Amino acid sequence: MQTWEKKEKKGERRIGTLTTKSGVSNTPVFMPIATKGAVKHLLPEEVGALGASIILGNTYHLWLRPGNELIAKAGGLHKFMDWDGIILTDSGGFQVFSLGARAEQRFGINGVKMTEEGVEFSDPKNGNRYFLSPEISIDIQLDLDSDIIMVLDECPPYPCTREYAKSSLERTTRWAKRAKEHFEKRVEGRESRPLLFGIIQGSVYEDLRQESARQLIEIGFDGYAVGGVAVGEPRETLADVLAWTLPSIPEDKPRYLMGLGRPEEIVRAVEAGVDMFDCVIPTREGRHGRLFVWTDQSLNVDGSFYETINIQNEKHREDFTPVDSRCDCHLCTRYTRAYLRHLFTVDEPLAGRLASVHNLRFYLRLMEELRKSETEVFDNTAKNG
RNA sequence: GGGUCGGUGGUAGAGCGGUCAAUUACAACAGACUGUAAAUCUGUCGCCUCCGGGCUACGAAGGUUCGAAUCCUUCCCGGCCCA
Repeated sequence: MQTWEKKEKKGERRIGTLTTKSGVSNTPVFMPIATKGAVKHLLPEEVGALGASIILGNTYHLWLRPGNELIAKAGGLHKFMDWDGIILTDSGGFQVFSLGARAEQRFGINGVKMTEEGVEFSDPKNGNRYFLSPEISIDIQLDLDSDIIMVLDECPPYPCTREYAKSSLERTTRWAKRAKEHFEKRVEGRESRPLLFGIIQGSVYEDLRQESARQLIEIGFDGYAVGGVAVGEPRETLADVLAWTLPSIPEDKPRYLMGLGRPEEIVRAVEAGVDMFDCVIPTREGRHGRLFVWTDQSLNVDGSFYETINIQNEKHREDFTPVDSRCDCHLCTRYTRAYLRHLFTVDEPLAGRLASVHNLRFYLRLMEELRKSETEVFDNTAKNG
């Protein structure tokens, strides 16, 4: 089944459409994150108005609270949270990594127990033990009525040895196979079915990345994600990992770079042929007072087309200009830096909300630019070097 | 006028003979954040510094002591009570 359709190709950059049961999205696309069923601080209709077509939910978090059965009873996540666009759900694989690492850092023990069958977690909130397997993850995501389902994977930390990366990727493949089989059984006979994506692992090892991609493509998925990136490895390796993995992915399947990234990383990845992105940066950093601002530079891979400001810095105290005069968002068209700084200073919730609106608009507009066929991306690093 | 309690760094408020440039919180200033346990976390926060340390500091001035934010005396200021 063709899930991605080409409109245009510029070098490796792909401009096209992704078709799901809940609608069609233009790509390259940035997907705002709604881990627990809400893009923090924002109404779904606002997220849509900012230009988002797909949002992310998280299997693990929604499973624990409020529970997949409750969401199924509510009529699915779209209806429950009032989002009629596309929903991609992450499998919970990343939580194996992030919660495990956090538990280890805090309590000196890894609160995550992994076996061939699946993975045992502790709920960080109350200590309850849960067991997640590739099959259970699929079942939960089907209950959520997700449009794009991710297989349960293991996201190895960085650094990790070749041996560990190899056995981890092989387990991810075995899990992916089980997930696929279970998924096919579950959706058999349905007239509209969600898409199922596999996740390529292999850490920073070229042959392992290629092997992972090959194995997953052999199983056959509706789309392919590159996972285990931006977990601590040097930033320069991103280009390598993409170069190792993307070429073997069939042209008519979408490619999703999980969890990234900074604007220049997204530009670089789009130039390498990635179609889908998600990242907490715009919303989280917005809530923390960091705002993205366009410069007069055209899009490039070194990041000089934008800068960031910390709105809480004293220099903005009496700055009555907009955060970004080039931006068309609600914050920039109606408020000043001084006002936003004030809101942050006095802990008004509106501060995080306006900052989230602005940063998401920045990211979504970046994608709009990258989708325009006339947009040129300059490589200033090559020019300077 | 008498009695009594108290005056500590931007604020609140610990400390009551040495380990005190002074706990802590807030404020202030800066930084981090990449498939969100994150409206979170970290650092700085008297002055100077060759980052070893040096200097000035707990209302003021004297004093006791090897040593005082801590004890004594006087003064100044504030709260409360009595006249």
